[in-house]
Amino acid sequence: MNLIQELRWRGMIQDIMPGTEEQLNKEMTSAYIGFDPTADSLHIGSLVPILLLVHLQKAGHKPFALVGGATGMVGDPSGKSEERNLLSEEVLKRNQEGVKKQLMQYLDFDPARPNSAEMVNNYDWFKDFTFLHFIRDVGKHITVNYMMSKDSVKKRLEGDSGMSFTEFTYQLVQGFDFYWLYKNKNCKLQMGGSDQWGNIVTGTELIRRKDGGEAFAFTCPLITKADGGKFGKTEKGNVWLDPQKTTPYQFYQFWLNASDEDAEKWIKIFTFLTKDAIDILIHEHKMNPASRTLQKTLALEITVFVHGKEELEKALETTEKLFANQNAPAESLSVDDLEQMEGVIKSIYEKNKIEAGIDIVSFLAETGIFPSKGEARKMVQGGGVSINRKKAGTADINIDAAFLLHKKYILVQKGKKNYYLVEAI
RNA sequence: GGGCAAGUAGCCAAGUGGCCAACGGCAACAGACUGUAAAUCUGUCCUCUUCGGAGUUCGGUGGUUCGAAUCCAUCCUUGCCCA
Repeated sequence: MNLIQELRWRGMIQDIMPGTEEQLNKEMTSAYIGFDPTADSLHIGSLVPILLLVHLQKAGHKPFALVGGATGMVGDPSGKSEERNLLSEEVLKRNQEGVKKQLMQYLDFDPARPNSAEMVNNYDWFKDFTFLHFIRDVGKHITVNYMMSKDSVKKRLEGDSGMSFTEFTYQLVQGFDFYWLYKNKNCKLQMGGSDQWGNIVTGTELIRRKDGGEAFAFTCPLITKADGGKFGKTEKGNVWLDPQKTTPYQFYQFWLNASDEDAEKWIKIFTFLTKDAIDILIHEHKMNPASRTLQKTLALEITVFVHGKEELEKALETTEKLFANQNAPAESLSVDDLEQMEGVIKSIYEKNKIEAGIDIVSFLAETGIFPSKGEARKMVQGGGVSINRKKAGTADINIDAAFLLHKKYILVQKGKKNYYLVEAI
């Protein structure tokens, strides 16, 4: 199976330019994907492009990861209904560093390999590119008519919020990236999310018009959820790749909670398991959906890929303790069990206040588990809070020393899945 | 510079003097059912609250009025048309 066939059955190809497959079969091809430094960490949405690069490298081609130091300053209008706010230069700089560090861990940068990965930053070639040179060398080759026919632009022109010249120019800036890489790194292929198609095509067009060169492209579909919700969001917001922002446990849980339908799609995209292996898993899962084979495998594979084996072990352990024996009383958990739970949010509380007794609502608010007493009360009354695995049905429960596990901990659940460990000091 | 239209909660979107913390939808969170799914049903969803209420909102400011998201003035922002 060649690279394109492989990616096709995985459902990772949306649009593809004619000739791309032939080019990849012909020779080792350099290809790139751009990552915009809109935050100081990548989130799981960026995982798909990363995986594309990994697949590419596995197939013997040379991947380039481009950090959009320059494009990040402009703002990509694709998929945005409104003009975006510009990020300050310090923020961008910090983000670039963060993104760069993360990309480093997923690709093989060993220069001994003929197809070692490379990291580039488009800020490097844009910082000294003057406006005049830009409009002469780049702008001259692309007509405004062409630019306006792009979906990202058309939507904004038809909509009622307009579009600034800055964002309008974005596709040229990104297009020039491709040209630059083509010229200087012999890069002939660009990949990206399907929302990038327009921008990518501007690049191939620029290469053709400026140099008469031929360049290729394909995009992957944007990841969606079967229920129409946004992919990669949880109560706490984005699911990040940075373990400081999303702990490996939370990360693991995110994948474990995938619906059957999504899991079947995602396991192809987010793991490197072979077609045969996946077919078997899907079959097994259908025989016995309750065992959640697909979700478990998916979560396991992807957590190892992103955080490593060791972190996965910890995540599994915590999961085991918290969910395997849901009915086991909290008292059965050892001190070690409690202390080593990773991904459980910990907070501290004054011991003497507990010993004196305190109403549950104040307790929940003061430990920071809920932002206010009002919210804590509502959630308790709605049956959404458990203390030491026992549902707190009314707001008049009094927390006292009897609630302390091992004389120092209280395990609080907000909903079924959000655990908090309060330590009394 | 001139004319027209618009700006309401995270988003979409009603409301056009009192019954407005503001219809409805989406998203989000929780409960029931389940498989730590999905679908469905229920509740919450501006802030705080001793759950009785209290406080701050409808682009900004100033005004009219007993009373304004709603009327007037002015400014800002956006779109469309003309120059």
